[in-house]
Amino acid sequence: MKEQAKPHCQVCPSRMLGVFSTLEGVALQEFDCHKTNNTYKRGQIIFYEGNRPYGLYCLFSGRVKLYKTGVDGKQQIVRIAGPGDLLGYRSLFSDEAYAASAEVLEDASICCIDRNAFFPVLAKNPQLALRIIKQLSHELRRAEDLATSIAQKSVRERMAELLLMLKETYGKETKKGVMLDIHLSREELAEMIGITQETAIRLLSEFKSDGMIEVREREITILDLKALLDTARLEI
Amino acid sequence: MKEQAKPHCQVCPSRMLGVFSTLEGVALQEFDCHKTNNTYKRGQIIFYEGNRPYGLYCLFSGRVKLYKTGVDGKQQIVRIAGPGDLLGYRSLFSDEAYAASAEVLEDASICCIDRNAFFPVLAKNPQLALRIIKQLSHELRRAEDLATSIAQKSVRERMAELLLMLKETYGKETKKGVMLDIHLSREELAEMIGITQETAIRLLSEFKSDGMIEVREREITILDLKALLDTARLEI
DNA sequence: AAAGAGACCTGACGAGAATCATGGCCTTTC
DNA sequence: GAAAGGCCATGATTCTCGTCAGGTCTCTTT
Repeated sequence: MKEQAKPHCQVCPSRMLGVFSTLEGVALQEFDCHKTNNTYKRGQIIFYEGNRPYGLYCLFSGRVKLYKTGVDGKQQIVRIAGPGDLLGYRSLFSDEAYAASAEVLEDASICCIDRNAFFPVLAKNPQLALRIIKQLSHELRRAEDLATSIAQKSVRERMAELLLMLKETYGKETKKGVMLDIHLSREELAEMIGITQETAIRLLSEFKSDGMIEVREREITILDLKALLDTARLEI
Repeated sequence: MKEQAKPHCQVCPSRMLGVFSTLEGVALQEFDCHKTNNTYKRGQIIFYEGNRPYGLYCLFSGRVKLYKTGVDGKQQIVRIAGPGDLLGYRSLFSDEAYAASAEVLEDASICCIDRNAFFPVLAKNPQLALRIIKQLSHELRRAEDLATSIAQKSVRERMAELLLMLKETYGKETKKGVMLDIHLSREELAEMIGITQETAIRLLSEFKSDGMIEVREREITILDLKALLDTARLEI
């Protein structure tokens, strides 16, 4: 973690990607005056489950995984955040300890806005509140879908579903197919859908020999989208 | 479903239990003018997954389960709503189809506020928005906990956890122990934690012969709280 | 009274996925 | 340059839990 010159919210390109996109002048200056900015390297922890929030993290660049730790130390990834996303806002609202830990997946630059600066801005911007509500609704839906999926589907179906979900956010069209522009370890993939690392490896091998995907190191390319959709048994 | 005389929001005792507790005069009159009230019997469906929302359901009395249906028809209960709770607000905010179906567990009286009446009130009440945000944050946390629990814990642990969770909301102290004042079928219990009806029955029998609970029909009483906590391996 | 439906219960069986174990490869470290 | 550690891969083994099948009991219907 290294503190550095703060970028200005007013001209922040990442801001347009998140819930702060509609904010203007005064509010942004307020943020600028009460924030710090740090850079983090892969593997660094931003906060731990159980800690108390003292500010709002706003991701400028990089990627971060949020995960819960079970009783036996097993991790469950609940979300992957990218530029423009907020971290830890839920705990801030409900004034509870963090329900998940945040770890950097790809080197990141993150602002931390003081909680005392944030709430007044929220109170004066009904549009912002609505955007946050919308965002939360979306995440809630995703979380419930995940629970249902883990409860009802086989590991094979879940892995196919996961690749398709990653495609939505990180898919890049290439000549061969859609490349997933995010580099997760086999274990991290496993932790997103509640399976073991070994099973994840076996499934990727199966998918590969079935010709559905191509795997090079941690780069996965979807070759046969239709087959993958069938495997996932997604109803859309 | 039977339409009847509308109760007034102003004097609604259930209102104080939910997110509308801080609303006053004008807003409540606005709701009164643009709502309908219906009574439903156990088993009736209020809305189906996939339907489009045209209003906001506000539970006056009774209980409702919200569930998702998997590809093979298996149900996953994601929430149980009681007096003061809102139904279908997430879909309203994100302007999507309902992500779950709502079915009445115990005879209910439910108001439906027109969506066009609701949004202006929300825009004028930052406090209301904050309450909704808080509520959503709480539900999101619950959903992620559920996913983690299903992914990592054994069926036995999950069942113990479920009983403890039901205790939080529906527990009533009695001479013997804490009685769960909600009557769910074995199948419904199973659907809350992603197990089969048979397994749920077996687990309840086990818990009973272990002396942790007493079961009479659908009424469950927790006799040995400590043992149940151990079984759930909850870290609190 | 018979018949049917629905909730609850129990036993046998087996598939699916976790667990355990081992080895290879690559990078880092001293 | 050897040792150590992390990630990936694969085989062997174990065991949890779902599936199937049958049975009782109660309540409703005819």
